[in-house]
Amino acid sequence: MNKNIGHYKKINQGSNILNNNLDITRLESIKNANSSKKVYDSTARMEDYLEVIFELVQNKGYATTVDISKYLNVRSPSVTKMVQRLDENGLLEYEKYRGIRLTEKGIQIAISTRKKHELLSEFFRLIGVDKETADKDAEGLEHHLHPESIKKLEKFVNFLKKNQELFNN
Amino acid sequence: MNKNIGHYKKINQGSNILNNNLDITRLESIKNANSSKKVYDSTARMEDYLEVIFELVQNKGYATTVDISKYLNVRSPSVTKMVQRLDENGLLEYEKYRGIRLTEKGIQIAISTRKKHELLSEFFRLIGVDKETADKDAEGLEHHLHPESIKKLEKFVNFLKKNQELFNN
DNA sequence: AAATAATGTTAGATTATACTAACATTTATT
DNA sequence: AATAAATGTTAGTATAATCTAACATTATTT
Repeated sequence: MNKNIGHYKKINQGSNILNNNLDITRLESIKNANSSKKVYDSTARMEDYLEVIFELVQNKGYATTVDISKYLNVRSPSVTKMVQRLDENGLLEYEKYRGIRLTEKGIQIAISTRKKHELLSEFFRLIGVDKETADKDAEGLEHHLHPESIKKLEKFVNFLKKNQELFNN
Repeated sequence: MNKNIGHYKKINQGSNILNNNLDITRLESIKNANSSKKVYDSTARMEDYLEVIFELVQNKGYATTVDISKYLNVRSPSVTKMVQRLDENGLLEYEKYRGIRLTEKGIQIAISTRKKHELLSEFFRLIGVDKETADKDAEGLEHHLHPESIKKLEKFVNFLKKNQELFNN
């Protein structure tokens, strides 16, 4: 027994317990935010792949394993693995050694992801963030937006574009 | 061989290859966003735990396994495991069956995470997103913001608060 | 068309996070 | 103080995503 620490609940670090009416609003917010979501939001990464595949198809007409791996900065076996999973999920059709074709569902997800990306990136640029950072952040955020937030952000970005003189960073 | 698909590169889905000067700006953005190797101090999930632990310590003076698990919506063994990892990373001090104490480094990460959360949540509320959704999205986004974006968003939110009449959603 | 290069896939390992079941310790109740 | 309840931990399993090494297929060069 480490006498320096003592009884469990006595490991007391913060403001005192004197304050009995706890302000747990923040904790409740966190709880609420964590209550429904799965931590392994496997769709986030799938969306990344779909987005890149879609862009490649747009640009070159097809998406190869090597190209996908290049733009996502992963190795080719990772691409093969994910592509097989996307196929199992009906987001694309995969034929070994031959190629892939996005399904309608896959295309919809890709487009929606791209739209979020563009929206976020545009917003950050509007408030003065440099393009590179804006893009990087947009990439990180695009999977975590509620439809309502997207709608509101769209409206807001539209407003902002028309009134850029209001806020000069 | 599936004759329906044919030669690899002929799986051609998008706009034609005719367009030789490819617009790969979007792809380059994605590539850039994914290129920086992840040299992280703490993962997103670690930050979640630190945030909850910090809040609990603030409110009750200590953070128990059960409470942490409750607010993060995970089971207690997951908490124990993560707490041990946070200890290994020097973000808190853990003593089996006795309790935990955040280190200075852990506190800094928790505070910074909380600030981002508050900032994002406030922003979403300012543009008309309801509190619950704002919180949920903030929780998802808070780990993915570049310091520059935070700074700019702070400035912007301050401006917005002082000029709420400008944008009425 | 044979040899070489490029590309794609499989197998097996690794890390992060989570879970359940079983067990250990601490706290509360009688 | 003995028992029961609550809390905390370990062990073992699962999934998502990644990697390297080895192998397979397709494309290019000679």
